[in-house]
Amino acid sequence: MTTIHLHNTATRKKQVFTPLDPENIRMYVCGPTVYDRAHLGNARPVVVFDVLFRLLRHEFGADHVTYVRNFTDVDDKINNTALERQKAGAEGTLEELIAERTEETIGWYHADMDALGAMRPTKEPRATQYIGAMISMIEGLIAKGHAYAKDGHVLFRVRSYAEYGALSGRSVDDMIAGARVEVAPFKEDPMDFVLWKPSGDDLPGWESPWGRGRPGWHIECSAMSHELLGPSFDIHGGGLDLQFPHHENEIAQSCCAHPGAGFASVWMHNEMLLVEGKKMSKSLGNFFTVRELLDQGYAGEVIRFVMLSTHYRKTMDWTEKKAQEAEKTLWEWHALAKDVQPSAPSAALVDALSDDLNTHAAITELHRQANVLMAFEAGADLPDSFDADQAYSQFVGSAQLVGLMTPEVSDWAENAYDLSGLEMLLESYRSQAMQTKDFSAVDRLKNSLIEAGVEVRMSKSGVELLAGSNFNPEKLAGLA
RNA sequence: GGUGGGUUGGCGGAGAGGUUACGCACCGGAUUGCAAAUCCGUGAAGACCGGUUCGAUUCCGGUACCCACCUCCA
Repeated sequence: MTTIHLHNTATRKKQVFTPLDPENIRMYVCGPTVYDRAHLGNARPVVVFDVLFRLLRHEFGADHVTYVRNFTDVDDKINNTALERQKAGAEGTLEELIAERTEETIGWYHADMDALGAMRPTKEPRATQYIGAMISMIEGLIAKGHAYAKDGHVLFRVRSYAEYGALSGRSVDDMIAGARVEVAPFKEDPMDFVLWKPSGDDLPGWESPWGRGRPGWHIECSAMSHELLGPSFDIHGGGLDLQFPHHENEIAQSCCAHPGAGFASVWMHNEMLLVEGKKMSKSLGNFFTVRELLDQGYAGEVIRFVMLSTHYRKTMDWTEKKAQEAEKTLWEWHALAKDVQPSAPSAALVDALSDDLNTHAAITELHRQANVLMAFEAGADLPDSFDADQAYSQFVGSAQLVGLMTPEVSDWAENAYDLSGLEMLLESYRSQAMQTKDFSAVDRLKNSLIEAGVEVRMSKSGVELLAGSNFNPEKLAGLA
């Protein structure tokens, strides 16, 4: 078995991954707040941890990995959307409108992430399904002196947890000195954060020992990870922006509620994303959702390829140029390995991923394999040991380990348009022209095909037509 | 102010203290009716200043610039 190394944010080191229980690897990744379409930045952790999920399944067996990714469906942004709809005259109670909004958003999320070839996690809990677990966790924290109730709020007492700040490398005093913390009258200390807050009649709420209210943002992940994975598990992931305060607060809550359990062994954070060198923002006009990209004609597989071409701990720049290069590469690979059944991935590819998810090295390895196949097709001299069938199937199997060239994402490139009629026509024109030396008809047809985005390959062995990535079937009308 | 990250050839983007990264683009050649595709090959790098070393783009220190987080955010 390959040794997997992962970079642990908590120790700032790359470490050998040793499962707590090889029979059941457990991973928790912070999922989306379901108030709107997922934007491109939301997609990065999905793709990153999907690759990790696939690697772990490959190494430990598909039935021995549990991947939990939550939906945050308690949130003021959702409430606001529902309130706006109600004001605009939408039918139904606020609770119903909220449920409607979260349902539709979850549906979008699934559709968009499916398009990127991301496997569904083993479990996708929703915060609203675990309110009871959150309440009992909060009660436990109060009982141990780690939290206190005041004015309908419950707050976590940051000073009661000596390790607070260890994950993000901050000290409580430094942060207070930064003076960018909200000082609320019900807080003992400015850094204390909300576990529970009161809800007015116009907001969703649940009955609790502290009155009708709703949970703070951080407690849900502590409660759900505990319910579904236990007090200690292997990997906790998310975007780097969650490192503080979200994950810091999760650690404080979970470790105080379950002392000695250890909580997550490895913390992994993906870096943020830029668009054409700039932070994605609505004001710059470079903000877009995954759906918008898909609708513009970028295949989900292309988006995935671009994501994988940068290591997850580096800032990724989404550019039009990269997307086009990715599309071209994938198009060639699909043409190369059409209808090939996958076999086991190459050791080099598994090694690349095992080195802290070096997806870029994995792509380099795929290029290497593709180049061998192209050389083979061109009739190059290859070692006697070369086994073509094996090479093709290993290529596809390798690509599939990173979620490329799977049946789920291959439609865009493999929806074959039947060009065989035109192929035969061009072939006959050409063989005539070989006799007459008049190539005008051949050139006319060839240029029309190129104009329509078809790649024309003519060689001694015959004519081959391949639809290119800019193929436009409408332009073929009348050619045959 | 605090914390963390980055700066590699035309572009993207890795690894490794000493031997070609890789992809795309470019250039030369083969091939082709002309092309395309393919094959062969050339060129091109490591922000700046010091230090360690026989040798550093790779380790250490400093400078400059860029970025992110510290507030909802993947």
